[in-house]
Amino acid sequence: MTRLSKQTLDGNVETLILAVLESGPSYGYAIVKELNERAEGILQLGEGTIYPVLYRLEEKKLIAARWRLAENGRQRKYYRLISKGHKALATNRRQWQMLSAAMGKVLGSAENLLPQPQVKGATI
Amino acid sequence: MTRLSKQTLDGNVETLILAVLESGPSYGYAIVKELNERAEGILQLGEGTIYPVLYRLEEKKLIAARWRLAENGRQRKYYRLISKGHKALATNRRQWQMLSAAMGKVLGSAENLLPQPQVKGATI
DNA sequence: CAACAATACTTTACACTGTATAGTATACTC
DNA sequence: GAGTATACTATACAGTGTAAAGTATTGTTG
Repeated sequence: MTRLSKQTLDGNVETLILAVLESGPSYGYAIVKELNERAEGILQLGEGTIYPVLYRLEEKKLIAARWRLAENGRQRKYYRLISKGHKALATNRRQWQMLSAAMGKVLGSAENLLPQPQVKGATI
Repeated sequence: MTRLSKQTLDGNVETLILAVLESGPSYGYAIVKELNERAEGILQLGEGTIYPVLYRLEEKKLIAARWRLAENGRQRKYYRLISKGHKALATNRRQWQMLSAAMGKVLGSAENLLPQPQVKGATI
């Protein structure tokens, strides 16, 4: 099973994280697990991927963090969506729909794409 | 009408170009026009976007270029898909389907994403 | 109880890709 | 003959996913 390449995924990991946080606060390690589980066989994100993205989302004020002692006695850094993050998620969803539409239109059918019809067997 | 941001588009412009070239050779200026037309209101690529991408595709041996005198007397640089490019396009299509699936699973429904149920009103 | 795996976060650095910008030159149109 | 559309070149930048190496703590297993 081929994995999703960086280029394909580019720009979407942030959105995926925001989407996970939409349903409630969570922490880095759990977010990775969650994403990999929900899209099993497709997504295989590592921790090295998620943490730097979380930091950037925090810098951009889309999410906020708070340390908290979990039931099992460990310290976890919980992230939650804040107002700017909600807006960003909404925007990103719209952008995703637009991209889907565009990709569908171009990738979908592949006839009549050229202004000038090609001469059969012509060496160009 | 909001435009597609770089982040959303990231990794897909190459695929879009390959898809256009799939139906026959074309040149930079025409490819831009074609893409913007086919996804009108969504894509608004500039020439500054397309040319550097074409150069990179050429470096990566996915496409090949040949200068050619057009009917109107102008010199145009025609690009065509070569074998490595066909394979890349096939791969990218598959990647796109995978991404669609993954985004759908995560963005689509937003319940039960958390391992631990949230306490109502809890300040985390 | 020692050893190992799983959990959990930090920091740094890199490569890839879209894109803006500025520049050059030719054909077409009014 | 002036302006617009066509057409390509070259450079440089910023954002984003991701690998890598490191530090601790908790749980498990022999």
